[in-house]
Parts: sequence; structure tokens; C-alpha cells
Amino acid sequence: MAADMLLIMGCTASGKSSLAFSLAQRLGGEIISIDSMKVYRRMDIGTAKPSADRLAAVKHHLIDVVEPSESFSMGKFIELADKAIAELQQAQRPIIAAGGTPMYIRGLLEGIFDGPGADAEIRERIKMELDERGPEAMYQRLAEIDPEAARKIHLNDSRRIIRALEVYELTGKPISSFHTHFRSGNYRYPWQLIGLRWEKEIGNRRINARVKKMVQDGLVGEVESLLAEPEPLSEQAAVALGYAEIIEHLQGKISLEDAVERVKINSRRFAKGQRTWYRSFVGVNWIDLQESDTADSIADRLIAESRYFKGN
RNA sequence: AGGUGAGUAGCUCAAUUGGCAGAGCGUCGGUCUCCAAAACCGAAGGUUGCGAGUUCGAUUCCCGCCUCACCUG
Repeated sequence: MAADMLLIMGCTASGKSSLAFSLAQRLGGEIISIDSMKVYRRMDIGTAKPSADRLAAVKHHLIDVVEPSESFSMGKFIELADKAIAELQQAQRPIIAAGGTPMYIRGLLEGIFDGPGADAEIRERIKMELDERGPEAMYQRLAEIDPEAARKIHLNDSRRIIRALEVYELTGKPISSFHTHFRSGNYRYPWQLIGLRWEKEIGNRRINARVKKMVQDGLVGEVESLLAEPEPLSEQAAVALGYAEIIEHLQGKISLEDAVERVKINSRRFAKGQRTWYRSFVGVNWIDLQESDTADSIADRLIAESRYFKGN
């Protein structure tokens, strides 16, 4: 019988990581992080990475896999996650995937289209052309080569226009011809999907408390030392929540107080986006959390409900 | 106490010579297939501090009051 596969989703600061840790300990499993920012080394405090103790106690995959100066993508994530899953399945070990990057979750669940990955060089060139000639011209070009994609992409959405043109340049085929599955509800692995959710007011309070603690734990110092590294931060790492705002502060653009406030607001916005994504996932068992709940108590409860753990 | 300035959306502020009260941010909803903690789209939200006056019509002009900030004593 295949090993258990659990996937935990939830908004930022909902307690996913702690639950994953408790479950992994109890089940003797390993954790796969589904997080576009915890992949960066030395970005620990602001990404709410598990503590060194926890990382030592339970094997975590997809954490600290790239330098802050490197770029990362959903494609790389899926490649690495698939590899880790294959190894764990081979070893018959329970897999607990947990994380809050919704698009990565979707990609892990349903896969991405079988086409070309990101090409920074081409992307950069198209972007320059867009800046020069304006979005209308690029949108017009897209409409000619791929009317279907043009219908779905807004004129102002230059990010997706660029990506569509990039794929066309790389393959000679419209990006819409690659789009097949995604949001199909057909999952590539037999996951048990678990969602953690708080009443919104409580969730916001948890976010504020977490941000406050990050600052107390030395977020500013962490950002300072990242900026002092010889290699500059990659575009992605530099826009990470909690980092972008502190960078602005360190550049003298805003006060620390304002920066921290922005981190809170942006975290709330992020949580809102996560909620929107999660509504579209099929088959999630949502747990409505109470303030008396702890990661351990929920883990115990889940394990007691044997429906989640056929394999043990 | 006197002087000056300001009170307009949850917040910061716009609104030609009086002429349908707007923006940014936030909030809410949505999109999302190799940058996604990104990017983009949409919506709601106002007794213009209170009261009276002039006027066809007042956020705008006149009068009184309240609140806040700064200055002077």
C-alpha cells in the first residue's frame, strides 16, 4: 500500500508548519514545504521558516534550496517536489506537504503544461520592447498569434502578455495550445487535502502578532545582512513580504514604523488572496480552528480520525 | 484668552470664476498553468464637522458654534 500523502493548506500564520511538524513526528514522515520564499537560504525570520531544531528533528524538503540571488519558479518547485515524493514513496514513508503558495499547490496537485520554462533572456527582451512600444502594440501582436489567449489576458496584464509571447517565440505555438488541465480537479497524487482556517478577525490578529515577533526576532538585521551580501538579491527574493518593506525603510524611504505597518497590511492582503485561491480547490477537508487548539491536539485528532491514514 | 490655518470615503488628500463630490491607499470580490509573498481586473463606500443665511443651485460665499494643529501672551 502506498505511503500516506497529506497536503496541508491555509492562510499565512494559520499554523500549517506546526501541524505538519506534529504530524510528521507522530507518523515518522517527512515534510515537503510548498512555499516560494522558504526556498531561499538565509531568509529565515521573514519567511517564518521552521526553527533549526525542527529542521533537525524532521527532514524538510524544498527549504533552503537556492541562494537569495537566484531566481526560482513553479517549474523548479514541481521538479524538486516530484523528486522528493518519488524518494519518499520508494522508502514507504508518510509525506506531509504543507505550505501557502497557492499556485505551487495547484501545480503540485495538477501539474503544469508541457511547454517551455521561463527564459529570462527572451523575457527581458520582450519586456524592453513593451516598454518602448507600449502595451497596446504587444497586446495586438498577441491577439494576432493567439486570439484565445488574448481574450483571457487583459491589456494591462503585461506580465502574462510577455509570458505568452515568450512561449510563442520559443515554440512557434500559441500558449493557449498548451493549456489543457489546471483546475481540472484531477490530481496527480492521492493526497488527503487538509485546510486550516481561522475566523478572519482571529487570523488578522495572528498575522499582526507574527509580524511583531519577526521584528523583535531581528528581521531588520536579517535584511541588512542580506543586502550586505556580495550577490544582490534576486527580483523575487527582493519582493518577499517583510523584506521589500524593510528594504524600503533601510533605503530611507519610509520609517520603520510605517514599514512594519505595511508588512501587516500586505500580509493581510496575501491571506485574502490565499483565501480566494483555496475556494477553487476541490476536495479540501477544512478544519475551523479554535483558539484553544494546538498543533499537537489537532494532529492527535486527525490521527484518531483514521480516514486520513489508511497506510498506517 | 487672542491670532492663523485646517475639518470632504476607513486613512491621506483633490475638486477651475458657486454648476452631477474625485484620486491614491485600505476594504470586499475575482483572474491566475514555469517571477505568484508577483502581476492584473472589478465593486462597494460620502447628510463635504454642526446650525442658520445668500442663491435657480453652496465643499466653495456670509454669520454663529464645535473640534484639531500651530503661533502669541
